[in-house]
Amino acid sequence: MIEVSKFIPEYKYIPVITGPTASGKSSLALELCRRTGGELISADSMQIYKGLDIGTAKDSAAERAEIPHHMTDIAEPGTYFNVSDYVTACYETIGGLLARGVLPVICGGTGQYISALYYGFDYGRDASADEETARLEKEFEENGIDGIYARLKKRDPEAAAKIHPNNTRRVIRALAVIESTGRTFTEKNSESTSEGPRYPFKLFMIDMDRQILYDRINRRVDIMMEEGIEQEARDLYDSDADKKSTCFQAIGYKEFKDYFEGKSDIDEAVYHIKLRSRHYAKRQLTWFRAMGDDVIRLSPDDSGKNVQKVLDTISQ
RNA sequence: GCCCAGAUAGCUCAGUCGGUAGAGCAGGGGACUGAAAAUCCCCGUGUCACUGGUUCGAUUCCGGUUCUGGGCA
Repeated sequence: MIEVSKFIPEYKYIPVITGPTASGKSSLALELCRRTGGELISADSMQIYKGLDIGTAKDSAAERAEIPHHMTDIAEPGTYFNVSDYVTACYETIGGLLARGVLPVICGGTGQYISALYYGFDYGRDASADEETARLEKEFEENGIDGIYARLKKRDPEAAAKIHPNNTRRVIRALAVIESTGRTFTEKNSESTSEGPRYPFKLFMIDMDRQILYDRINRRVDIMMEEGIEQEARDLYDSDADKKSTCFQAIGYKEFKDYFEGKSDIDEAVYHIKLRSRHYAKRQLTWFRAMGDDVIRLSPDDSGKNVQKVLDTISQ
């Protein structure tokens, strides 16, 4: 564990601001940066990609000019950025900021990225298992999941018990790791936390009444429409980027596909963006709830109390 | 005004040859270690519009009422 106070004497922890989409993470994180002279590091799997601005609710140009933002716009649409890439680049960024005596303020809603940092998952160098994954995917398409799941059950019963056979993506991933590393998925996972977290993080989550959150989400999608999300989605749709790549999973883009292809009208696209966003928010809440007492809850009120609470908590 | 079809879960509807009912969607809960804004799992009691009648028993059959579509005038 690298101590923050060695670089910045007044702070002991790196703050991580999270919460469901549209809960007001950004404005809190920006305010923290202003108060501490810190810089923002995004923990958002879609803000990673260039050109996805309105739909991923990136901070405005003015905000980005005022406070340096890291881990946004670092990958091209059409590429396959993943958690492992994220933590690697993120550690490098954090190290760079601390070396300059600047507090990193991490902000984002991608639970997987946040857990990876917080628990210090070490993804290693040699377990991407890409070839094995591709091979298993082909096998799955041709013969279904049964054979693959049976092999997983045999080689790593513990992992098989935890992964539902219908969750073919995770079944394939687990077996691919086993077949390419020779170790079980369970072993590899437990080894991945052997060194513990790289930095001391404190997690803060903005929580609010579900109905209010959903209203905020619906309203925000309407605003995105006014800001031109449709054109942004069209540009992405018309680009020659690999349509199977990660950024095409982003909410606010894929929902336009049927409309662009004349199969549905725009109201339906908007309805689905709102719906999918609400579902996503719910999953985020489940994720952070599962992190239990590690997460410090903040109310949505913004009279400056949250900023103070975060500062008090991360200070020596 | 007349004729026809409906009225069942928040919504769209299925069903009960008479024994108080179930799908999809919405909604809720959960999982998550290299796609994660992804992927996956679990959760269904509601005056079966109202009101009489027949019946041991009606949401179901019959009559009436109200409402909603559609058609004819």
